[in-house]
Parts: sequence; structure tokens; C-alpha cells
Amino acid sequence: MNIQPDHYFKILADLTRLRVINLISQEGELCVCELTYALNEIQPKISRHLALLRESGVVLDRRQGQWVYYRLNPKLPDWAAAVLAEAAQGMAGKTPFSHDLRKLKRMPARPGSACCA
Amino acid sequence: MNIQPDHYFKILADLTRLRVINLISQEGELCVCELTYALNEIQPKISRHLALLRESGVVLDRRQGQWVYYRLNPKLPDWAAAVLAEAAQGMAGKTPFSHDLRKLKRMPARPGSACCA
DNA sequence: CCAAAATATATGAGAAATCGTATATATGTT
DNA sequence: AACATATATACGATTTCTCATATATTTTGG
Repeated sequence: MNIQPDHYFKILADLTRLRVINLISQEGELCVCELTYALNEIQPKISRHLALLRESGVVLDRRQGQWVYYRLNPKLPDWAAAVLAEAAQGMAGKTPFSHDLRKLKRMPARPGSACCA
Repeated sequence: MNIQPDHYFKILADLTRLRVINLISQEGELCVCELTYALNEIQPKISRHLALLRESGVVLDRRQGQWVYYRLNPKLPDWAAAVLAEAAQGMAGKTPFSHDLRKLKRMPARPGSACCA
């Protein structure tokens, strides 16, 4: 994977995308409806931002049944992955980033969760 | 200093500004005419981008005679400074970043240089 | 004080990014 | 097949960025 720094920063220069990346980094893998719920945004908005992240190679997607799960691309260049790690420091404890994970945890009937174990 | 990650990435999400930051990081301090020469851009364009960097607190300026020198703000949050350090890795060896420093070195009559020692 | 050099700002135009709404596609269920 | 859920995309409108050109400000040298 190769990416120009200015393109990469353009990708990160959006609040919704940063929140998505932040949540995905913390959880490993999330589907669209989880992100939609956690960020309290409408689905097409989340989907469009995920499409941009996918097309630019920042995230990978995987369909499982009716859900599509997104994860970080492990082939990101080292410097780009390091930028995300540093950004995580900047987001830690700040609104709205810190609220997103808590909201996610409170989501009823999350797709992966054992609802009927 | 405090800065929201998404705002910070917006600031970095421009090729001209990244080139400016990259050169300033490498040289410590540069005036507008040096940046204008090295990047081969018109002066108002450089000046406007520097104004944005100054207003957002990423760089500081200092007037010395007819020249205004710009340097990185040492009070950048740790994570923000670290992002710049990682970005430098991404810029290393890539066009146009790698050309800028060489062009600067070839600048005739650089303001700080001892032209008449 | 006047001219030249360095820098900053104002302005209007064009390009790009983002958004909400509507709609299309894919999957699972009955 | 019909329907519901999850996700993706198309579209037009609005906002935001960036730019080149023109002009203002500051400083130096005569």
C-alpha cells in the first residue's frame, strides 16, 4: 500500500470519519449499524464515509450475512498506522469521541452478541 | 495549547501546507521568501497558508527586519507533534517533498546567509 | 521623505466536500 | 414469492476551500 500524506490527512480531516476510525480501532471490527447507532447518525451518512475509507484503502470490509463488517487495513504503511495511534491520544477523553464507545456498549441487540445463548 | 484532532487534520490536509511544515521542521525557521522560492509558488499563496497555520497555533512567527520567520510552535500537544514526526516519515523520499529542501539549498542570496562575511 | 523589497490581506470565482432525501441492491425469513 | 432488514448509491443543494489577481502595510536604504 502506498498513500500520499496530504491525501491521507484529507481522509482523516472529517469528524465523522475520525469517530468511525476511532471506534473501529478500539473494537477491531464493526458493522454499519453499530457505527450508525454509536455515532447517532443516519445510515447513508455513515455508509458514504465508510465507502470513502474503503476506496482509499484505510479500511477493509467483509460481508457476513446481512451485515458488512469494517476493520482497519493491516497493510497501512507504518507511518500511517502510527499517525492513527497518535491521533487516538488526541481523541482520548475528548467529546464526542469518548462518548461513542460508551454508546456502542449500550446498544441493544448488537449483531455479534449472543442474544440467545 | 489544545486542538481537536479533526481540526488539526484539516490543517494538514493540504499539499502546500504540508510542504511548508515539512521544510520548516527540517530547517527550524524559514522566512516567507525562502518558502516561496523553495516551493516555487506565488507569495500570496504561501502567505495565506502561513496565516492559517499561525492562526491555528501550529507555527509561530517572528519579524526580523523586513523578513518574517516562521517556526513550529513548541507548545503543540505531544500527540500533534508526534503526528508531524510520523508524517515526515511518509513524506521522506516522495515527490514533491523531497525536492523542496534541495531547491531551498540552491536559493541564491538567502536572507540569513552571510553574503558578505 | 521616497522608492524598493518583503509580507499581508481583500475579493470574487471556481472547485471540492458534505449533507439529507430518495432509491437501489443484497440477504434472510416466512 | 413477498416482505423486512442491512447496506450502498444517486442526486441536487449548500457550504467550505483554494486560488489568482489586485492592493495595502511594513521596513530598509538612499
